[in-house]
Amino acid sequence: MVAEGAGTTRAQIVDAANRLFYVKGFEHTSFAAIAETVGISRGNFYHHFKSKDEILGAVIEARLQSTRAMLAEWDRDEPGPAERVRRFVEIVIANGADIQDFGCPVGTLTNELAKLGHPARPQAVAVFDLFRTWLRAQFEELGLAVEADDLAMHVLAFSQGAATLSNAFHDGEFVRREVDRLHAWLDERLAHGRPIAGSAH
Amino acid sequence: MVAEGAGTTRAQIVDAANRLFYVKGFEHTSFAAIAETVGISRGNFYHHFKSKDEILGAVIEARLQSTRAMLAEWDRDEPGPAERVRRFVEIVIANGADIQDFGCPVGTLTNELAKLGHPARPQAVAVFDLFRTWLRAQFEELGLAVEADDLAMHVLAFSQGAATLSNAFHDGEFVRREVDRLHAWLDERLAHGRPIAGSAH
DNA sequence: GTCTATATCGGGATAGAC
DNA sequence: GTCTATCCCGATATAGAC
Repeated sequence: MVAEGAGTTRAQIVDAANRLFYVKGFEHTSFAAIAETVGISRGNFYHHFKSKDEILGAVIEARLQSTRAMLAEWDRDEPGPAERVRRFVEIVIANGADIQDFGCPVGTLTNELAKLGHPARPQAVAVFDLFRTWLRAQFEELGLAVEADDLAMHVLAFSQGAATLSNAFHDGEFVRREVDRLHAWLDERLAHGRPIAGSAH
Repeated sequence: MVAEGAGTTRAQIVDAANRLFYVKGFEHTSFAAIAETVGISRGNFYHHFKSKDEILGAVIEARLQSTRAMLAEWDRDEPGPAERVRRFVEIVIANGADIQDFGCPVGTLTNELAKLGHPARPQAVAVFDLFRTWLRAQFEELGLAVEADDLAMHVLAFSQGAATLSNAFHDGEFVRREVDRLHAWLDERLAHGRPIAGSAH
């Protein structure tokens, strides 16, 4: 596979489809809509992709890439695992506007593909796995090895619950409260995980 | 509006559509699929409904009705508000198989209609409101008036997070752990809400 | 109230000129 | 590599016989 510039037609198609699949859903997104966004004709698609499913595959691949890049950035920028987990938790605030309008891109695509019985569903779940594995690694680094995966899944579940209700009720304050609640839960968890000598909990 | 028996063609259409909208999604469900399930011809639809959107409206109405009935049943069967909330929490276990395969019917429909820009979205959200209001009432009865709505939303968020990840990972043990975690959280909350004289927390 | 036949439209996909 | 023109199909929806 050859690296490609962001300006290539293929990359533009993937970018536009990525956004549209999120905003309107995979099935509801037509070639016409993608073509209009990119500014090309419908026929031109098939020079770059054999089918709509192939575009979906490229979109998921792009999401995997950008997710890996984001997690690597967090690894670099944040001083420790606790800060990294909190950075993840805050994502539902940082992307608050989109989440209110369209939900979580990972959760909603995964569910749509499940209902469609689409063969690309496992690929979509792999994005979840990226977060899960990364979160687990943070908890392991925090000395919570035995329960690390359980804690990772709990944090993921928080993000999905917050996203779904944010989308349903369009309530930003609710999201803030849930985020704060999870931060407090983390405080509690990390206090137990790293017992300080003389702490009187 | 006249009451109708469960055996009428109209009721059969609503039943079949209700299930199919859940299993395959609203947009992906064709009249042909509903017709095949019910055992009627496609043309016969339009004697009972003017459009697919009208079927959707009837399906949501049916869900509102059945939800109200379920909550009323819980009100009757469970001895107190704490038990009622726990009954709700256990729903992700009771409906575990369907949730693994298709997610939460309320959350997934709400999100799909949001992405479609469908005018029936507020109606779908009304199902969420039913649960929210009912949960809030339970917490109020437990003497947690000021935070009742916040707690209700947290319990709802739990259910959505558990459902989304159950669907993504097909992991029943994860759901069980999340349910147990929420039960423990409730224990904590209710202990604080109803301080027992001499309790040594 | 249910059926068959059909209209109409938009979707994905193909052929071939430039 | 991009375009126009077109095919094909499945979808909603309608018309009208029974």
